Amino acid sequence: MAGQVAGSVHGLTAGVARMYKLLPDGRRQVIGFALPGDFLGTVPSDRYSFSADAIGSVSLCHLSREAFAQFIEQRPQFLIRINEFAARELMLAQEQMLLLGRRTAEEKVASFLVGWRQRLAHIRNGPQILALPMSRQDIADYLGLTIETVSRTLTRFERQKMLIIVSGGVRLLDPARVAAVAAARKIRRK
Amino acid sequence: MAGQVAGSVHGLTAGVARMYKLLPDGRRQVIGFALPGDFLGTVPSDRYSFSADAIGSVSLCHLSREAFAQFIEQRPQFLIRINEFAARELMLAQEQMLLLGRRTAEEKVASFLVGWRQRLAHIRNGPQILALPMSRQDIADYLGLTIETVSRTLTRFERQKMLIIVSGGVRLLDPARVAAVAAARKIRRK
DNA sequence: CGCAACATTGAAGCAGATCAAGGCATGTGG
DNA sequence: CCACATGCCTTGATCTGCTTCAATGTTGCG
Repeated sequence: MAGQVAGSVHGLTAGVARMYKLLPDGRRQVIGFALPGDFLGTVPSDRYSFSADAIGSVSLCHLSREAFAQFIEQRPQFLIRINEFAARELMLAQEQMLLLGRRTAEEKVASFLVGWRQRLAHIRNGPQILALPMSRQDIADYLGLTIETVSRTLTRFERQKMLIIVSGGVRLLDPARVAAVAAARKIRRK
Repeated sequence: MAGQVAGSVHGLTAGVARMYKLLPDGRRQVIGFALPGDFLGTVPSDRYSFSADAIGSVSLCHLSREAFAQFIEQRPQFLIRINEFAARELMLAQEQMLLLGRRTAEEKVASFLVGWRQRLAHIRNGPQILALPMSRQDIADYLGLTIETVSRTLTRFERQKMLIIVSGGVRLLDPARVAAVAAARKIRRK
């Protein structure tokens, strides 16, 4: 799967996907990562577009715009579920705006690790290994950073014994301290 | 009006409001500006919080969580309207993520002017004056910049004859060129 | 007027970007 | 099995766009 998502509804049933937007000159912003149970292109809407593609292999179920409208008509209470999902997406998007606009690189990476762990916890919780199926470039484009800054920040966390970088992810040694960095309580002047 | 927005629904009927999130150390991210017809706290949801307050004077209509639930039950088709509004908000939020994460200061300010003009156009279109009822600090916190950068960028646009800074807003001399800067087509090395 | 809040402007500093090499796997074909 | 690509990832050096710091200007109002 790859390409534009609009005018129809997709539900992700397995795997991980990234959603992103591009600027004409190629700069990319990853809007979010989708996990099983998530919808892509939440509600059909014209002149609204982002792209999505798979990280590894995924499976999805697809509903055309018409089929979706029909489905809604038959089960109006399902709209409430969709609505709750949209509200959660909006909440996540607003948190992400705060992250992109006002957090430092360290806080961004730490917040990402905490947030990703929380999302995976709902699915299934490995021992202390946090799987990161997306590339460093994906993480950078999600956090509004460069790949080098993400890499450097992770190695700094490793040197500080907060985690160990392993193939395909990260082993969290001190989740509490990662969360503390994400929370950003240290006072900044002014 | 000021303070947390959660567990109930507000509809703005007049004036302008800003919605924002704060970090514990005081850094602020303005999430959006609300105009008449917009909802604040779109869908009631727990552990979801941002703040909002008025820019100038506003009037709103307020619905408690219970009243809202009851209202929805009586008119299910109204949920579709709410849903469309949520989808538009989500679209705007994703555009804003792209802006915050990947655009330069110049592109951010130009995009803001274009976007704000579009939103006001729906309401009513003044001659060529674009009213900016919010402060420079609000604009900076919306764009993930500092007040100084916003000010300098506007002055640069003024020197380039794209606009004139007037009290309470800006007079657009060359909207097309502002839009061109916002679109960011110039090729960046790589 | 005189103060208070907001805005502009300039100079200096720095966090993160850019540029530039290497690692380190996995693959592949000789 | 080894030479040698190829695609990430890491690491270091340098650069720069935006922030920070510090005045100064402007506006509105009691």
